[in-house]
Amino acid sequence: MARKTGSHSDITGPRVRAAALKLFAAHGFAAVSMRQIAAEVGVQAGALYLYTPDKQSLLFDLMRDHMQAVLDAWGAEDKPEGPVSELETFTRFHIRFHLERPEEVFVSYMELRNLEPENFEALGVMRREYEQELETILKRGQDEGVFDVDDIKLTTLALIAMLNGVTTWYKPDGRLSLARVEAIYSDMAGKAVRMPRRKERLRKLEAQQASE
Amino acid sequence: MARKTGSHSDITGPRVRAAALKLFAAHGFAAVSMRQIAAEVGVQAGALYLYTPDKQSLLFDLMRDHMQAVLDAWGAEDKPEGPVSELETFTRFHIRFHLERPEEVFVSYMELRNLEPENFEALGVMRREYEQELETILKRGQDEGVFDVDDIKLTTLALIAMLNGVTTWYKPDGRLSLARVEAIYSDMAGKAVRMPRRKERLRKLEAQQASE
DNA sequence: GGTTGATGTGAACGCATGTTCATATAGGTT
DNA sequence: AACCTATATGAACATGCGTTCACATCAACC
Repeated sequence: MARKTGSHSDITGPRVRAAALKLFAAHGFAAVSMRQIAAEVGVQAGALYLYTPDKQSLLFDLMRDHMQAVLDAWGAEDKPEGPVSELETFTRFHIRFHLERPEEVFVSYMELRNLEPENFEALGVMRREYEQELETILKRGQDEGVFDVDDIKLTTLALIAMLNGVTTWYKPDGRLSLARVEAIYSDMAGKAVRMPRRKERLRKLEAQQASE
Repeated sequence: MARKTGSHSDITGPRVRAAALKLFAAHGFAAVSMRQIAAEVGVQAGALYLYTPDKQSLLFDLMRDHMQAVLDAWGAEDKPEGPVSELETFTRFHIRFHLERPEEVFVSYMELRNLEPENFEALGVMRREYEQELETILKRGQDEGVFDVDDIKLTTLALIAMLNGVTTWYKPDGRLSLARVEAIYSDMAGKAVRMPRRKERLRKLEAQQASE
């Protein structure tokens, strides 16, 4: 049943997380105090401890929930057939998802060093799981001869860094629409790894000769 | 003349900056105290104020000196002719220069939000100046028809983000040599913006017809 | 309608922060 | 040998930190 006061746990809880996210993104974890977060919520600092055991957990929960959301959303995405389409789907998904959550992304990539070792490790596992998705796509494309990638791990990291960079400058009301940004990044990523047609023809020729 | 104690300004000064850089890179500006920096130097906290007016200046000076070093080094670089070679020179320069100064780079890109507005602005000017160098190369390539870039500003930022990403994972004693990393990134950047040969032929044909 | 338990206050805890300053030291200069 | 000054100390300042806790408040339940 709904209460007016005395039972705001279900309201205040999310508000605490929202305030923490906003402030961490704006000023950094270490630069934000519990009292600032409390003020943003409209509550005294002590009340925060009804919703989090400590400041560190507040940060870790935000980051873990975000990474889990990324993984879940990618899992739920429709995957087309073929590495080229898969790569396009991945890059478009990544851009779209990240632009819709700029603060979560910012915090997740900036505050890693403020995590306690145990939490850092847990998040690293999740991040590598996500990177693995892209790596698998690149590997498949390489095997099928449609991608020309020198080093798959390096390329994975380079592409993700490029895609993540979008959050540092994109403004929803800016010059470019989300759809346009999505298309441009997706196109660049595709071109960066795709096998040039010349080289492709050469490869096919070699493969043909080898099988004769 | 050399003193044993009493006159270490020329030694302690650089050591203070080195300690600050190391600690800021490892834990973040806000998370590092003046006492920690002093301890790293082997001095009491008060002594730091013989070398910097305050903590903020310590950060800003590091970042400004780094950006100035980038600009100077790029200015001194031999520039080949033609956008394709220029782009390769730029990407290789960027990777090499940044991998040789991982801590400066890390601090310069992570601590922007801890700068006071005035310092933030000053650094923004320098960063845009550097980005302008790449933007000019892309623009020239676009005009000459050897690059196929949808949006020059966006592409500039995307490429720089990709190149900067290298500092987050590269380890000098790792699997890949600096030269190899340089080559791979440079290659990816080139492919991401280069005009496909098919499209190039088509363009030339159109241009020819238009001039008849 | 009195009791209970969830929700929040506000003061207090010990400790760390950035910065200042009177004081000490030990070199270089005369 | 006496003085000067650059260099460093270490204590002190006011302020803020994360966290705890005795206490208040008030909706929900018996």
